[in-house]
Amino acid sequence: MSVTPLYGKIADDLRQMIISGDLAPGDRLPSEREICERYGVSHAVARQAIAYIRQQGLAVSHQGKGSFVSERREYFRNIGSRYGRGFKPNLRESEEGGWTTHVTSEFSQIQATDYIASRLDLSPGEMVTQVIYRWLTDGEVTEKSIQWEPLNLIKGTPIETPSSGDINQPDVLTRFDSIGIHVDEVKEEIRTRMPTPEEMQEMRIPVGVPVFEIQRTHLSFVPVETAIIVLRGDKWVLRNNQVVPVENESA
Amino acid sequence: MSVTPLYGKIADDLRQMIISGDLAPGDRLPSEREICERYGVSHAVARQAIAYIRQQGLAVSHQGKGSFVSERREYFRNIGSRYGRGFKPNLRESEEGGWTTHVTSEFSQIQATDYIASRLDLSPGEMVTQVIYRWLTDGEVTEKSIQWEPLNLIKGTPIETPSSGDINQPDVLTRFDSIGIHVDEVKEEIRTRMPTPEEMQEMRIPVGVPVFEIQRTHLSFVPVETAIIVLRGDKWVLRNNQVVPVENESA
DNA sequence: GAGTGGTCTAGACCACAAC
DNA sequence: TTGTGGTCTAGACCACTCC
Repeated sequence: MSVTPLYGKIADDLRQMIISGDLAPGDRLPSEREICERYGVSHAVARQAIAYIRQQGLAVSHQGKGSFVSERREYFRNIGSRYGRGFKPNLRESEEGGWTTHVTSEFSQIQATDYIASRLDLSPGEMVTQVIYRWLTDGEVTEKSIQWEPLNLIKGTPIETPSSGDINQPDVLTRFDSIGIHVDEVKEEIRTRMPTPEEMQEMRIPVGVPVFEIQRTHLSFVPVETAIIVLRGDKWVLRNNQVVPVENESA
Repeated sequence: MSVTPLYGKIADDLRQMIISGDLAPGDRLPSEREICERYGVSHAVARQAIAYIRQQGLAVSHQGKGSFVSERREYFRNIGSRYGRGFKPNLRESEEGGWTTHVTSEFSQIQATDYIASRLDLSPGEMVTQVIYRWLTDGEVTEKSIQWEPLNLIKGTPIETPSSGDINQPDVLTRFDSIGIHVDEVKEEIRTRMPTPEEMQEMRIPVGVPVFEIQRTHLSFVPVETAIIVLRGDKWVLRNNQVVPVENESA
């Protein structure tokens, strides 16, 4: 054993094949047995080399079939101009990007947990509406979000229940406008992390693929809506385009 | 072997200890030998269980010491209002967040690669300035960026070389203002991915921690600056706060 | 020296996919 | 049936940390 382990050298070879383009996205990597023979190593070492590559997000493995170079689809999601009135959340981006979106939703009314209460500036136990959305992009679940709104704000109004499964559903601002509540601020925090085992299963996320987690709150002086949005990191690109105000004269 | 593998059950136990808070960030996990005895499994299985936990970003391992529950520092970085004149890139956020920043830079002039050329709308081979920044936050490298600018725009001007290592260096807009070029647009694409082995080494990123990759371009009708910014995902939170314009009357 | 994680061997057998 | 990845055993030895 030298400074770099055996599996590291093998992994570097594989990595080089991928980076250089000798192996294109979708191509099959050498099988574990092939690696055993070619390098004269045990099964465990061959597996470890591939595991290392997989962990870097460069490959995925399928039992009975083989390991394959990762493919990365990119859907664009606007951050800057996303929250305006009349903006249909995912439809507009889909139109310009040429992909299809479907959505499913589950609606319920629950008591606010400590976490939800702190996000919405309520007391724990107060009632909130909860909607779980799953967004399918080109047939795959690439986004899951959970949304909460204080029930006392919207109870008995037309927006108490969401327009389920409708890709044309209006944005949050317009929904609240319709009951006389005018959102004046949107706050977002964007994190990245590895998916939980549950998320990996639910969204069929392979090993080595992180997710975006966006925590968003709409406020009309006080919070009126908050959501946690989880996006597959190998599918989505967040785009932030801004026009810079001119200072004095021309540009 | 049943539906869930042995290492999965062990990993679930460990995970539960972490999630529940029985093991706090920084606490030591049971050693591999302890797990072998406690569950009556081989060394490899105990290792696999911990590797699984590590891959989820929940733990880190140190040779000779043990495995420990991950700690997650959070520094906030504004997206929305980041690019204005007079905004000192990291100083202001550092002031409000209570952390310290240092920066090192390497300056050079190189020929544009195909990639750089396409980003800056140049022909491959044209000269560009390249600056590599490394940002240290509370003493750790948490950000690395590479910046390119077309040399023909800035050659012979006071901004040809950057003000190295100065945390107070002005923002891009102000720099270009000073030579009569007025930036009118900023475009950003934000991705998340696993770090490369080189990045893991350079920024001491543990297994199971993804990075943000921000590709940014400043334009004054044509591109005048572009950069790739890599941020440790377990350290940084991107913040996007927006004031919503009122529609008709009050809110 | 004792305890920790890291690497590696040489097997065995299981689960799944394709032919 | 053959080939693929996935799980597991029972060892051995190396590299590092701490006492």
